[in-house]
Amino acid sequence: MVTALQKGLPDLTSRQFTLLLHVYLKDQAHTVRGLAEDLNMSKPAVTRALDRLGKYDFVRRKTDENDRRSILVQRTIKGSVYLREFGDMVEQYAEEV
Amino acid sequence: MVTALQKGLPDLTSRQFTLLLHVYLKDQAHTVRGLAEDLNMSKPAVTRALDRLGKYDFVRRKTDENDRRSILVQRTIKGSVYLREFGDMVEQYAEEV
DNA sequence: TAGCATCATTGCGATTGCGGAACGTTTGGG
DNA sequence: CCCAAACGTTCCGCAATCGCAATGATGCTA
Repeated sequence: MVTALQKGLPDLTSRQFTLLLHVYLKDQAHTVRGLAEDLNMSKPAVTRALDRLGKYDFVRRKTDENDRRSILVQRTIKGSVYLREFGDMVEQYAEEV
Repeated sequence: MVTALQKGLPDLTSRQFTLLLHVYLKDQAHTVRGLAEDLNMSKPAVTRALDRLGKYDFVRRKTDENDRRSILVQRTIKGSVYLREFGDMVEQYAEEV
């Protein structure tokens, strides 16, 4: 995380980061409601986390055409890159200590 | 982090968690000033992070007797347990996905 | 098609964290 | 014996987040 800050990568809150990880690791359809339940947080918190993550283009919203009340959270290239970089930094730090 | 939240473990901010990890992984004397430099954050942020971590008894302050202006951040049993639990949860989640 | 349930979002007030500056304490040099 | 420097903390204003409640949009059913 230190290195992430120093590199100018966005410093996400725990919940935002958790959400990001969950979307990229769990291979399933992700809605606001579902994420709120899975991650044990309120729906508004999910909505705002998606706003924040969307600003960096780490995830994208797409309305579910089968049920236009819901949205589907989609992965992006930039999100993958961010997590990849993050993983590399963790690995490097792990070797350092 | 998900599991941590569900288990009622404190949800620390990125900086707080980073600080905790740094104190437990880097084997050296830790002062406020030193942590602020190492972790690239302001001194007030370090002070407040120590307040928060201290509330849970994850770290403790101890005035440096060689230089009473400084404090030394010390590890605790509860901090070790927390990190251990956290590590186990990460491992378990890793297997799950 | 009318009405209720469900979904995501948005106000709102309260809480929390942040950085910069000011403060009190302690140290060490002149 | 001062006084400047260094240390950690506190004060202050700002920005971001949170949960709850209300809102708008969509789906479902009788």
